[in-house]
Parts: sequence; structure tokens; C-alpha cells
Amino acid sequence: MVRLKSPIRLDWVDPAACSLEYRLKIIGRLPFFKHLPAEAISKINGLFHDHEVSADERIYFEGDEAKYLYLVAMGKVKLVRNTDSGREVFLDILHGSEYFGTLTVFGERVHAETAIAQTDCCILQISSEDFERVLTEYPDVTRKVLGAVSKRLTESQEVVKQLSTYTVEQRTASALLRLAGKLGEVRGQGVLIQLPFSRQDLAAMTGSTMETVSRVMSRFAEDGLVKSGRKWVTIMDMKRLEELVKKGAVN
Amino acid sequence: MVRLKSPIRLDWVDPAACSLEYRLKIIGRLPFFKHLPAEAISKINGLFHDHEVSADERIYFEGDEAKYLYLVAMGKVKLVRNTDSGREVFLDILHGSEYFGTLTVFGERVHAETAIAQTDCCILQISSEDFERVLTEYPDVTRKVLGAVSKRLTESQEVVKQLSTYTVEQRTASALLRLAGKLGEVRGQGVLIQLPFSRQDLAAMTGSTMETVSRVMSRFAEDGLVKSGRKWVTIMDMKRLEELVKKGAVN
DNA sequence: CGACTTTTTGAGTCTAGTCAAAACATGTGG
DNA sequence: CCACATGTTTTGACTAGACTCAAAAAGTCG
Repeated sequence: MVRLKSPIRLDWVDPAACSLEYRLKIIGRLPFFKHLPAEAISKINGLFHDHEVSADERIYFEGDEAKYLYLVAMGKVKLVRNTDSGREVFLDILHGSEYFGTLTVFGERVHAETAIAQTDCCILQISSEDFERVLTEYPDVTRKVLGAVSKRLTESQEVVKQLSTYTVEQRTASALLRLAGKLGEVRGQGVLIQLPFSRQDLAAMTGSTMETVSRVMSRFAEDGLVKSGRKWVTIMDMKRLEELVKKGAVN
Repeated sequence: MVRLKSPIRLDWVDPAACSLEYRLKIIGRLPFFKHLPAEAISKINGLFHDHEVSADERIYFEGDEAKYLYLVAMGKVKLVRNTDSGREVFLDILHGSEYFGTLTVFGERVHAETAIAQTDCCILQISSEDFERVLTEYPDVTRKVLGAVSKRLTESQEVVKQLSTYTVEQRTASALLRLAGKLGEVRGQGVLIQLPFSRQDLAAMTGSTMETVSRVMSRFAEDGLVKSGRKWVTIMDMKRLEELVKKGAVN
């Protein structure tokens, strides 16, 4: 079997700068703010503080007091839960203009998950009190936030279903498709997933182990479904991957 | 091994009647309405329609258009998702004064799950439009609803974590404790779970199979952790079950 | 008392986990 | 630009937890 040596270059935009203009763009793109007029966005912007985080740094820990709502301005953030035995369970990956952080406004006192910068990031944060003020001033925002949280609930339930009934192979295929849907970038024949993630990460996403995922990926590569290397994956055959998720076996 | 012959009687209150008084009590107990004054509750009550459902009947199906928000007035309702292969994945069990149904207001168009009456039930329902009117009239209700949905998200993520890392034994113990927390009733030495549920149901809750769950339950019974029979379970030793969830083995 | 469901148990198989070692990729400094 | 140090990925061998199929046993209800 031919092994590929880094056929694809991942090029990272180094953040380092969250200009005012950029902040406004990010905030204005949020599903629950995007319907607001420019002045409102500008006013809300004043309530956010920015904050650089380098790859692998923790933004907050499970159990920390939930004081802020965060936005990803640049880079990617992953949400995980740690088990008592130290294993990491992947919950979600976030990028441009997505929010995270369990807000006190939402009824929870502490963060239920840990947020880790998957790449170098620029993060915006707003305090619980300030956010509450925004909700009071713009009541329709609350409804949009409700929609956003509902959507995450639905997604989480989908993961529950998959973990309950799919094999590691199916879960892996499904995870790759989800990532491609969110972070995919067409590159020649395939779709490159614009995110550096290891077999360990993929194992956390699928509730499996590094070794098993590695075996699955090797099989996928042999069958021409993907190409991959150290911390990168390109999907070469979406269609067959999708079929595999449904039917549960490589044809 | 000694086998027990129905040591406990499950007595079911037959619904058949959702009196006005009872309806008001149910609606007023909802986490997102309970802070409202009696007149408001009474007014909101007028927007709800009641509706009897017998055990095992479907209230709505996954994929159905999401037109109503539902409340459990009497009885228990379970939420499941069906896999393509027909397997049932358990999501949640609801009883007195809990809501269900993905609302269009929440941003989703169709129900993501199927709702099944686990016992005979009395269900209250309100249309999407009417509920939206309530939200507009009482803005703080929206915030409470947000809290309720957030809580479910957190719970769902906990299930994801458990499915990813726990053994069937741990998941079974955890499921029993969760049920006991919600529906438990002290009976002599133990805590009876006030819900008729089969091994099949327990398998759906733990992402496992009837047979495996049966074996686990037999072991639990031998070790004096539970007593159980056809469609009922009594927990005899909470503490050891809890330890088992954490440590992962019967000491 | 049957007829029907649900639960239990057994035997065999397989998926996926563990432990361990080798192969490979990447970045650094000489 | 190469050689090495380090982290990542692959592969192998073994084991164990959980699934499948099948049949017997136990409850439940009319």
C-alpha cells in the first residue's frame, strides 16, 4: 500500500488581531444577533471583551462557575467532558461566530463541559449580567437563543442515537461527514477537513480508542474513501461514506 | 437462587378525567409558568387542549410537523428515536408537569423524536402560535423555557459521556438511579420505580440489548442491589449502585 | 386454567478494547 | 540539509465485553 507524505498543506491564519471591524462582523453573524440593526450590534459589541488563547489551552473547565458567554472569533474550539478515569469525551467543535459556555441565564450555575482551544484562537466573552441586559433590551434575541440551544439538543440526541446503535466504523464515518459539513474545504478530488485533529480526537468523537479508529481509518484509506496523515483528513468519497453510515458495511 | 413472585403491587391511578382544577395545577407547576400569577395561569389554561392517550399509543412520530407543545398531565410518556433498522433508542421519560415536543418557536420544523405513552396518559397541548403569543405576552417565560431546554441539553450530554465510556453494567446502574430519582417511591427496605418498564425498555435506555441487560440485572439481584420482576424494579442498595457507576465493578 | 409475554439462561461469535512495539512524520539545531 | 528527538500513527497479538440465535422458564391476564 502506498503511503502518502503530506499531500496537503494546512495553512493557518494567525489571529493576533481582533480588530473592531472584525468583532462587529463576528457578533453580527451570530444566529441570535444577526437580525439586529447595526447600531444595536455596535452597542452590544461594547459589552464583549476579547482574549487570545493558544492551541491546547483551556478556556474553562467543567465545574467552573459559569460567568461568561463566549464567542469564537477566530480559530476552533472543542468542547469535551472528562470522565473520572481521565478519558476525554468529545461533545462539539466550534468555529467562526459560534457561541459556547453554559450561561447562568440559562439556568445552570457551572459549566458542564471543558472548552479547549483546538487551534490558536481569538475569543470574545460577555458577562452573564451584561448578556441578561441584552436579553431584556431585545426580547426577540431570547427566542433566537432558544432556537440555538434547541438545535444543539437535537444534535446531541442524534449522537446518543449513534452511540447506541452504530459500530465504530459507522460512527467514524459519521463524525468525518459532520466535520466535513462544518469545516470542509474542496481541494482537488476531495474535501479537506480544515482542522488539525489527531486519531485521539477522533476516538473521543466516536467514543472509541485511538487504535480502533486508526484501524478503521486504514481500512477507509485502502478502500479509497479517505486520505489522511498526521492530524489531517481528506474525504475522497462522500457518497460511499454516507452509504456506509446507513448500511453499516463497506460494500 | 430464590425467585420472587411479584412482591410489589404497582397501582395505577386511572386518569380518565382532566378536571379544570387539575389542569390548572399541572400548568401552574411547569418550571416556566410557575412564577406567574393565578390569573395568567388561568388565561394560559384556555389555550391548552386535553387529550387522552392509552399505554403504548404514539402521541407523535419523528418527522411529524412540530405544531404543538405538549404537557404530561397524568401518566408517563417516553421519548425515543428509531434507527433505520427499527431499533428504539431511549431519550427521556417524562411525567407530571413536564413538557415535550420540539416547538416551531424553538426553531425546528419537525419533531426529532417519537413520543409514546408508557402508561395511560392525559396530555395537554398548545399550538405553536398560541405558545408564541404567551411568550410575547410574558417575556420572562421565554427565559425560563431557555433554562429548561439548557438543562435537557446538559442531561443529554451526560448520556453521551456515559455511552462513550461506561460498560453496560455501569449504564444500567446509572439508568436505574436516574429513574429512581425521578419516579422512585420508598417501599419498605427499597425504592420502587413507579413505572412499568421492560428489559427491552432498559436496553433502549442503555444502548444495549434485552439479553445483556437481563444478565446484568440477574447479577444485580444476586448481589442484593435490586429486586425485580416482570416490568418492575425495586432498588435495594442505592449506595452500592452509585459506587458501581463510578468504579465500574461489583465489589 | 391455558395462551401469551416477558425474562432468563446457554452456547458460540465477533467487535472493539488493552498492551506493546515498530514505523512514520515533523520540527529543531547542528 | 541531514540526523535526531518527539509526538503521532500503525500494526500485531491477545482478551473480554457484549451481541446473536435459540430454547427454556417464569409471570400475567382473561
